[in-house]
Amino acid sequence: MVGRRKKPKLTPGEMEIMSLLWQHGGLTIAETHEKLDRPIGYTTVQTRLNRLADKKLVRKTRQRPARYEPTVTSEDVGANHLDDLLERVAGGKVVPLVAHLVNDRRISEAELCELKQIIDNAERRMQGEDE
Amino acid sequence: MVGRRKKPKLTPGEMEIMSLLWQHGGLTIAETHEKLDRPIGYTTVQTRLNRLADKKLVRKTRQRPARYEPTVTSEDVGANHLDDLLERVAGGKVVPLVAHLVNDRRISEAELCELKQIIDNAERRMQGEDE
DNA sequence: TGACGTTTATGACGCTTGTCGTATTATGTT
DNA sequence: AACATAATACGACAAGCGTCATAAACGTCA
Repeated sequence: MVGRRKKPKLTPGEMEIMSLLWQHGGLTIAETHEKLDRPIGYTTVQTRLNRLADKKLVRKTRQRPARYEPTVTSEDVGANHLDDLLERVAGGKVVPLVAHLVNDRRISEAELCELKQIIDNAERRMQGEDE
Repeated sequence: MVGRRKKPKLTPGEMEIMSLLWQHGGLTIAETHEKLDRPIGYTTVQTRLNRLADKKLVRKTRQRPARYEPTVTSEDVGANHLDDLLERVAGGKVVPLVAHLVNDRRISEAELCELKQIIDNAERRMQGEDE
């Protein structure tokens, strides 16, 4: 059974780092340290990146400033956390979750349009299955 | 500024307990222990509930089997986590998040309908602001 | 080659969390 | 009142995590 996917759940602290790595595709310690703009020691970042590597959540390249690259996608992690959130705090109800997502922030017309399509597609898919 | 809201972020472990408390509105240690159906000691549950109380995430009633009741709503906590997820792992993009939510599971027609309305409302709200 | 800046290795410390055992206190039944 | 059961208090311990200091290794260039 090769390629089996885990269900990584990241702690808030791990999230803070992984978020940067996802945004840039991979970073050195120094780069991570400067992107993280808040008072935090250089070696603290080093330690945290290495612990992420120990957990196989990132891969450390062999070059001499070593780069740390995510080995899990933000999509996978996001999906796991979202599913968890849905079950644990939203009681499995999708609607209120989406409501919060679209109501509590500015969304462009283009995006609203995309959302409509997603829903229309879901509806159509449903019809197909029902017959 | 009374009644200021915090931004509680719960750890996975806290989530496990709070989820049950939200579902039932409040539970005793014994009740929590049995709902949590997995091998875990009674006093472990006790400790964890009390620590939640120390953090003021739940209130412990004075009765003799004490009840532990959430002091934060699942909506608040859910919103915070969702916002965090949006920024950290979805790069602030709402659409893919919603896509995962509606595509990766069965949703009733009624729900799809509600979703449409939410979007229509958002659209209308937008028009109003633009003029 | 040697000095200096960069990168990495290593170890440490305190706090939190998950786990539980043991002891104490309250409650209810005879 | 005495005993059994239920509930609570308290303390302990290991692992994980955020924090960092110190020191060693490496690379560069005068």
